Amino acid sequence: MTDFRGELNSYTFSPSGTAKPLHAAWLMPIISLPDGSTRQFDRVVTIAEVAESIGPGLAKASIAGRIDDRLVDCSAEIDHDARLQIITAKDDEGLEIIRHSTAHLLAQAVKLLFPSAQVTIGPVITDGFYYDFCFERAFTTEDLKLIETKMYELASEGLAVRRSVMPRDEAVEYFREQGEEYKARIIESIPEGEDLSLYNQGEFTDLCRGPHVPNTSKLKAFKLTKIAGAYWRGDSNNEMLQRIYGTAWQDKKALKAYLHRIEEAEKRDHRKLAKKLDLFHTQEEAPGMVFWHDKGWAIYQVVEQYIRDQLRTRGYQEVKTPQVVDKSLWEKSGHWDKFGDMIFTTHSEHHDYAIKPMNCPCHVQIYNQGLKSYRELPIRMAEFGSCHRNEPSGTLHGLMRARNFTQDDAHIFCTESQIQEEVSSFIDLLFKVYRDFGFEDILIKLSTRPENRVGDDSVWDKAESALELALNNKGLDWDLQPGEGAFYGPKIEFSLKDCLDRVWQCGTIQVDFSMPGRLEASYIAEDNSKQVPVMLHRAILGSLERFIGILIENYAGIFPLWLAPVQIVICNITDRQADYARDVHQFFEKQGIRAKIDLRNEKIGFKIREHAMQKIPYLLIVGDDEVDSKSVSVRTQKGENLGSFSRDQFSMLLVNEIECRDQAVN
RNA sequence: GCCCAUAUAGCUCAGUCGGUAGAGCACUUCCUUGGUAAGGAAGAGGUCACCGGUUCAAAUCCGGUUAUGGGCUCCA
Repeated sequence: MTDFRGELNSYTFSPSGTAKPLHAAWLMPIISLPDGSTRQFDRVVTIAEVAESIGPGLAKASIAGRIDDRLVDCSAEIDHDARLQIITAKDDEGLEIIRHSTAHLLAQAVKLLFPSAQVTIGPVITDGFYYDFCFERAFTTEDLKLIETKMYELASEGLAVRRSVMPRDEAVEYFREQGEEYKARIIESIPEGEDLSLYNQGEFTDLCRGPHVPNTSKLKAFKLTKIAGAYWRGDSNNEMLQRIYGTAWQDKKALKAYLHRIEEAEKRDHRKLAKKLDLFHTQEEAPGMVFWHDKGWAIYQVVEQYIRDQLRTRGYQEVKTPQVVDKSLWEKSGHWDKFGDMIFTTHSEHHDYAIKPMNCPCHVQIYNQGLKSYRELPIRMAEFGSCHRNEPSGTLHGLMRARNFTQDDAHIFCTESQIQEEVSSFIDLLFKVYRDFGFEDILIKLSTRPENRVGDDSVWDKAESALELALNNKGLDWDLQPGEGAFYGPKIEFSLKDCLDRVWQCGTIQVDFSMPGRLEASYIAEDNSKQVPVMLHRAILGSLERFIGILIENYAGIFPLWLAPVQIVICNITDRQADYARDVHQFFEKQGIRAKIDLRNEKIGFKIREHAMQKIPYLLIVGDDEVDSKSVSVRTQKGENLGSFSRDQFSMLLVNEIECRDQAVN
């Protein structure tokens, strides 16, 4: 918020210049400022003039204004009693406007350098903006540098940014004459008869709702970051445009800080850390599939066992189903129709098989063995189910999007009346698990009925409200995604962010009215009638691969003790302590600690450096002193020297620290 | 799948104008037995992703393929 210290008096202000008197004195607008003070003028004034009346510093800093609840340009006139806030670069809205105006600056520079390029849209995004262009050849990184230089040139020229209004049809004509076919098409999609605002700076005019900075000199710190393809109107049937991304900030210092933050974040990339820490690799012969190395697999197993422990005490049964299942089952479930081209297949004798892309139909097969009574419901059937999906090549992304992944999958067969309770306890479990793994920032979305769907609306009503109620009862923040549900039922999605704040869906719970019926699942109800159960698909982690990917980035490879693939390394100082070191190593291995031993003929400083870089939580150093006193000297990953402990003492400390997480489990 | 970029030793990366390859770390051997983030010496290691083309000559130029990275679209 802009600070108006010491400007508390109300008074009438009449600046010299182009006065535009009001028709009647009693119409002189009273302007209330955020600090509670008011000002009154004897004519219609612009926001810039109000800012000037408050002080030259504010006038210089002003980017835009907010009249009542409407964001407007500095040139906007105030012709009624209004609340006014002057927006500067320090306000969030100010920064957004700077980014939006920088997008226009980008378009202006591109048009100057490449007149045949057509402009389309250029919105603000997190930390910056982009602008989509249609151009006959691909922009290069050299072009990007040229464009950026031109942008700084235009900014330093201090071009006034002027708003004007034009009727819709005239605007279509105007842009068509300029050869801006895309702009004309955008305007054509706006309802007829509306007036549109245009913004002009120098030779460049763009259609835009605004507001914008008053002058290009306000744009001081920006950088073009990357070029990418993007479909016109986000539709893959349309032609591909070229999108230029950029970042913009209030000053050079903030820009530099941002670039540094990104650089640091990139170091946490799970694919980079996997190489450094020897966790897993992928190779050309198996794109989208993971070769887990022993350290990565150790993490995987801890995560899997942790989930297994959680489910065991919550009424789940764990099962295992086949990897290769006859195609007919997938046709029956409806998946073949919808996802056939993404299913790996194989053939043997007279069978066409699918490598299973999901576990649900298999779980229904287990459910279908034997008659089920309503008394048995809910049945919660869990599997660490390895699935294969032939994901499009361009979508693969390390562990985050793989072609072979393992779901911590479970299906809850229940009655309609049990949905809400099951959803509620699932959400509790999910939050408990995410907290144990150190996640706080969890995005929740509720996706409701799509146009194409199965099931009566009354059933959808019930299912959607069950999900919504479960979320609201816990006071959770969530976003509604109308129409985004699956054809078989509504769902809740839980997403986490990676090191670059990209969002990945992890947990989910989905109501399914379709599959149990399709696959002939039933139970005998209280009145002895045969009923079809509701099926809840649910996963906490989603895919173990994806979750571990995010886990690696979230911890930057520095795992808490319970997750660390190697928990301690025992290092001797000279050969004399080799036998004792082996004793110590065996001792801790027997305690169930993931321990390694380093007996190499290297200086202790060298060993410490290596294991510190490998993010080992504790290094146990043994020299002659420790041999004599039957102890170990302990150093933490952060470099803190904890001093000497007996083996038993330190073992207890380790077990306590590991159990610290386990206690939270129950 | 689409757009753009990239692919050189186990890893991280140099390689100018086209003249068949370099560094650091890691590895092997030797010396060193050193108390909390790199001790020293020597050696070995590459069909420059793959296939084809241009050229007297290709890591380098051109075309294709594959994979990876960044986006877009998609994601049961």
